[in-house]
Amino acid sequence: MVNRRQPVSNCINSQFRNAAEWCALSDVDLKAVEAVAICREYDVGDVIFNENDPCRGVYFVTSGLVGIRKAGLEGDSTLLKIAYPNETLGYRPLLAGQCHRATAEILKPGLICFINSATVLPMIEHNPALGLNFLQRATRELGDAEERFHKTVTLTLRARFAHLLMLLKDRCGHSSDNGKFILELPVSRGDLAAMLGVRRESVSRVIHELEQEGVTHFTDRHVEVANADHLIDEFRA
Amino acid sequence: MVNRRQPVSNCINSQFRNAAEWCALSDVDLKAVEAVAICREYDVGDVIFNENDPCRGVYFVTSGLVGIRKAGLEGDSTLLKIAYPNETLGYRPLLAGQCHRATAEILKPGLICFINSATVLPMIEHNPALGLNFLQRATRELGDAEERFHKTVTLTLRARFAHLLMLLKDRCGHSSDNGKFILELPVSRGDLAAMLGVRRESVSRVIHELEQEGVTHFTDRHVEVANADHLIDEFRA
DNA sequence: AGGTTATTTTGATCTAAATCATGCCAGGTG
DNA sequence: CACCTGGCATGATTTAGATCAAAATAACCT
Repeated sequence: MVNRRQPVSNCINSQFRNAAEWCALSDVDLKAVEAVAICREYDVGDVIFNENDPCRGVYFVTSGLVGIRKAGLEGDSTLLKIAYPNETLGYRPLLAGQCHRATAEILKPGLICFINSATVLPMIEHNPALGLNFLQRATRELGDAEERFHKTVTLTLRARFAHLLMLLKDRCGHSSDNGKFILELPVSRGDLAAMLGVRRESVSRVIHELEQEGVTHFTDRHVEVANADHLIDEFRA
Repeated sequence: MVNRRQPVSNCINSQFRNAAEWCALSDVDLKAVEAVAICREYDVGDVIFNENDPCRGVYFVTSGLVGIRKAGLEGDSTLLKIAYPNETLGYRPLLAGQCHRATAEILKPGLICFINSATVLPMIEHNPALGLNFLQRATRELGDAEERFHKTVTLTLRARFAHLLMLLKDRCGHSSDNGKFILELPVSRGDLAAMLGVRRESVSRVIHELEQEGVTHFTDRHVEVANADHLIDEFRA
């Protein structure tokens, strides 16, 4: 449910102007985007778009955190991706000419700006640099998706969990000198499980194991890892 | 191993000109591609490029069949994709600015044309239509890859196998009037297993099951399915 | 506070698929 | 021909992770 619906003006600011894909926009186009963008504050649990919804444009994450989910037949869902600030959502179905194939749900409250396809598509079509930026983004994500599939069928849960921690480290962690790092998990255990394609209980057990062996130290969503190499060894040796 | 190395001229013909992505090329660019393309016959088992090889350009499949594989730590590999004639391979790492992240291996002998990145990249950068074609291709594949991940962690092997048969039907099958269809598998059982992320034996057992129940009739690589709905029910009900 | 609802952990089974082992058959090849 | 070799099937056993069932913990109200 959407709790707050205050439209916010001037959301297309320097943050947007400098974002990975949109930095290719001309001043004219930026103004055009600014004119049509619809920005809104969302709360945890709010849904931005649903699986199978027609795709009407893209969403720019100004702040907050968004989870991209796919629902399974029996309540079991997978978390495909966490979108961080400065990311653009929904470009995939827009450019593939498809409906949304996943649901976007707010994990951490924030400001999301909608830009309709009538505005975005012509820009991508006529601005090669912008198109290339999305092309790079799409091909990178495709590589990651293929990697993920390969890892899920090839590695054990334990190895995949170690790998996931390393990926999250790059986004939500700050590491000190010697292999040690500290990490604030952006999601619940249940969502960690949904990212790995397993059950909550299985994640609990893996964490328990790693704790026992002193590889990690979990306190709620706060994680300390004494030596990153111990985690890396799990999936590269 | 590459057995035959005869360069073949004039491989960039009307087939290439009409291929999904390349139809956007101008006559001038087509000539330029024609001038630099290097075409070669490959035999079963030949490798076009290897995982971690630097990406030097793209490969157009004129004829034959190519498997895109990723190797696991212990000999276990996954088959990410089968490339059919008229498909372009290697565009993903090229546009992502990465090395090849999978190996391309010939499944059925055919003619493959190489076009170096120095030729291709500028064309994509300056021809928005061409870029858009690849953008559509990449975003579609990304959608499929996400779908695949979701299905592998959500569905049973049996359901996934049924789904795979339906996908292969679209490429290698011809269906008659009432739900019935016939399918010539393009790959071995082992490769079916590699596509599903399971072991050969497990695929054998699923096939055995479906046979028993009269849902399918396998004879070597020839498959007959009396009613496609029986397969569809496996993963949609 | 205390009561109510999520989230997480933990334990006891259960099961799908892996693993190990063996045998079958068709296609080459000396 | 006998002898491989590679792809496939099948049986017996093991195991990683699911499922079922409680507890323990944390968060959330009034």
